[in-house]
Amino acid sequence: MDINPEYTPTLLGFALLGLIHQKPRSGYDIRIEMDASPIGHFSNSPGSIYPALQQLKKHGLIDGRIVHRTKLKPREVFRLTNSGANIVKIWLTTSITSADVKYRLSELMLRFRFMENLTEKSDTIHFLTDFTRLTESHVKSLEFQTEQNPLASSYVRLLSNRDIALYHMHIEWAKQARIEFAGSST
Amino acid sequence: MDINPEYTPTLLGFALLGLIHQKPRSGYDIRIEMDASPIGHFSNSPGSIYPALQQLKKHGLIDGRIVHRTKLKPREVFRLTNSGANIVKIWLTTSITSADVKYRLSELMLRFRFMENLTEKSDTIHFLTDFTRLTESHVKSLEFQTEQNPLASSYVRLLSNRDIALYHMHIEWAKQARIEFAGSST
DNA sequence: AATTTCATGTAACCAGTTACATGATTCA
DNA sequence: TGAATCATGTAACTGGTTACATGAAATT
Repeated sequence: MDINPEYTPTLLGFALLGLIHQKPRSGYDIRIEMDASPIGHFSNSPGSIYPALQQLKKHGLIDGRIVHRTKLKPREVFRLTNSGANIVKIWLTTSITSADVKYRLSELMLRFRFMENLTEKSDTIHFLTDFTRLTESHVKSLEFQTEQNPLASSYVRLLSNRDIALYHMHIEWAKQARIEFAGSST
Repeated sequence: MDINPEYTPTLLGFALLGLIHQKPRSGYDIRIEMDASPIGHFSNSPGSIYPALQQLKKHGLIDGRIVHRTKLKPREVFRLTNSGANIVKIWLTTSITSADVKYRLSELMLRFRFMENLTEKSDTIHFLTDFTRLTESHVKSLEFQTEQNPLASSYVRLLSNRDIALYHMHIEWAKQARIEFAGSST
């Protein structure tokens, strides 16, 4: 059982917690789901999913109940425990940092995906607001660096342009998303 | 020595080969360089760089000569072997695939960075042309999927928008880059 | 004398993947 | 009967990181 409050799941672990948060699922359900709409760049192979689920179970973040349906092999359907639900909520609502924007964009997008299941929509708006602010500040520092030292190689300069364009795109995206959320009710 | 023609370096390995291709470097030089301008998301820690260099050396892609400078600890400066230079050239000039565009964008950007050191500039133009074509085709299939099934959740739809915008940005970037290369001489 | 810089390396670990293995049930 | 589907799992490996360790020379 080992309900260790120190344990932090991996990114794949969080993805699985997020899916189980949406609704209880078996490993097989998750594989099917990830096959239909891939999550990040994670593999949906059994060797990937089942050990990760065992890990989460071992640390008491999910528990499984064996379901013997009329036919077929029994399935183990997982749902979040209290501490699992807690850790997901913390993951989704923790303030984002400039390091997240710089190095962990894909994790931020994963978080966004599962914020759907939070009760407070204001959390999403907060996330988008912070994300916009931090990304704007980051892109400014990139542009400053670029104009500061006139880079020797055109290849490096072009890659730097691409990086800057990437973040500009995310700023536009987040602004648009925030407008949609601010506009809608609920 | 083990000059195994079957061996394919890892992505970090290719990054190191690319740097050494630019000019002979020691592990320490590489760490300093990666500290100044990070490559991908690779760590510049010694435990990251030195074992990777040993691996490349073991497979005969680089060789090191110990340089005793006037003072300080002797350095091992690496340069590409013939087979190392070969493998870099193949890596940089191999036709890109739709899977590269879909799953390995960061590798493509890494390749682009080191194409600077290829003698033929037409290789770069070829790369950019292919990249544009494949990305356009990919983004079209994404857009088709999106309009095909009207996605339930606004969160998933927004993430899908972000994905599409990401690829559009790359198309614009590549077009602009190609114009610059086509316009310049040499 | 003490700290910083140059320079290289090892050991332990972690996340994740591939390939393999199992077995029951349903469908052709 | 044989193939496809449902369903779960293990073993071995790979790539990469962190943390630790070493040591000499240069600088303060």
